[in-house]
Amino acid sequence: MPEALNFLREMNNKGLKPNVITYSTLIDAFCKEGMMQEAVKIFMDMKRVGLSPNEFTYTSLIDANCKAGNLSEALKLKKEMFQEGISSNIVTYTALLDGLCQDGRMEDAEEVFREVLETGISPNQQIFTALVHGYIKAKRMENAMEIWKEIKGKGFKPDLSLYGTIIWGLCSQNKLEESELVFSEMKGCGSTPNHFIYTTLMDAYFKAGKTKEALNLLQEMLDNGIEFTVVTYCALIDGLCKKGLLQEAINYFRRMPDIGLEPNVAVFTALIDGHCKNNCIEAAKELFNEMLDKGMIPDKAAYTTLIDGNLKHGNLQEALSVEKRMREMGMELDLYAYTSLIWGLSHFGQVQQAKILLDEMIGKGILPDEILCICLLRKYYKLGYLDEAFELQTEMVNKGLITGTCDYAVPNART
DNA sequence: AGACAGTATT
Repeated sequence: MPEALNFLREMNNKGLKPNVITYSTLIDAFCKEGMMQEAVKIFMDMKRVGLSPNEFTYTSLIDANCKAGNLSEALKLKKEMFQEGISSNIVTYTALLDGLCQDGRMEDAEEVFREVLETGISPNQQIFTALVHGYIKAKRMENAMEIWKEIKGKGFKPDLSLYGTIIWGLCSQNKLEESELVFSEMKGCGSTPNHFIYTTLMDAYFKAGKTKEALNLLQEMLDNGIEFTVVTYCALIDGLCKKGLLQEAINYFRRMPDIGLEPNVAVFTALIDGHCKNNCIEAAKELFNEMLDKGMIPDKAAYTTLIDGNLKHGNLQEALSVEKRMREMGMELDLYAYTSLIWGLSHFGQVQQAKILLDEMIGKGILPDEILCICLLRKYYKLGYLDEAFELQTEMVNKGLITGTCDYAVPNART
C-alpha cells in the first residue's frame, strides 16, 4: 500500500506541509493496523525529507514492535533514540517494559524499571500495572503483591486497571478470599468494577465450586447495569455446565442475541462440552453442526471437545472421523487432543494405535503427563502384552516421562 | 500524536 506516501506527497504539493505530528500519527495508525513495513517506509520517508522523529514517533514504533514480539527491534529503536539524543519518557518505558514482560523477560523488565527510577522519572500507575501484570504472568504473585503494597503505601489510589490486574492475579492463584477483600476494598473506595473484573471473579467462583457466590455476582452485575460481553457469557455458560445446570446454560446461550451478542466458537465449545459431560452427546453434535451452519470455523478446542465427547460416549469411530476432519483443516493436534485420543484408543484396547499417536506427539516435542503414560501402560499389561509393556515402560522411564517406581501390572479400576 | 487489565477444550 504505497498510498500513504502518495498522500504525503499530495499534501506537500498542495502546500500543506506534513510535519512531525502528521508523520507520527500516520506511523502510529499503520502500526496499529499491523502494517509494520508501511510504518517503517513512512519512518524512512520522514527522515529523508529532513524531519526528525521525536519521542512520540519512536514510542509508537517501539510499542508496535513489542506487541508483535520483535523485542530485538524494539531495543534497537530504543538505542537509536538514545543516540539521537531523544530521551525516553514514561510511555516509552511502559511500552518496552510491557513488551519484555509479555515475553517473559522479567529481569530485563526490572532493569527497565530501575532505569526509570535512576533517570528521575516518577513511575505512574500504568507502568506499575505493566510490572504487576508481568510478575503475575511469570507466576511471581509475591512480587506483584510487594508492588501493590508499595503503591498503596505511597498513598496512590489504585485505578481500575490496577485493581483488575490484582484481582485477576489473586484469582489465578486460587486466592479467592484475598481477591474478595480487594474487590470489596475497591467498591468501598468508590471505584465501580467493570465487566472485566466481574467476569474474572465470577469465573473464579465457578471454578472453585462456589456456585452461589458466582450467581450472586451475576445478580450484582445485573443490578448495577454492568455490560455483559461474549466472554461473560462464556464464563457463565461454562460454569453452569460444570455444575450440571445445563438447562440454565442453554437459556443464557439462547438469550444472547436478545442483547445483541452472538456466541463465538469459545461459547459454543463451552456449551458443547457441557452437553458431552452431561450425557447429551446427540445435542452436542447438533450444536457443533449449528456452529458450522453459521459459517463459523471450529478451532482446536472445539474439535477436541467433540472428539473427547465421542470417546467418552463409546463412539470411537466417530471420534476418529472428527480427528480426520481436524487434520484435514490443517490443524496440528496439541496436548489436549493427543491426551484425549490416546486415552480413548487405549480404553478401546487399540494400544498399537495409541502408541503411534504417543510417538507422534513426543516427536513434536509435546510430552504426555504421567497419568496418560500409566493409563496406556496398564492397558498393555491388562491385554497381556507383557514384553511390549516392559519395553514401553523402560522407554518411558528413559525419557523421564514416568518415575518407574509403580507396579503398573496391578489392575486398576480406571483402566 | 504514543503505554497497562479478563474468558472456553484433557
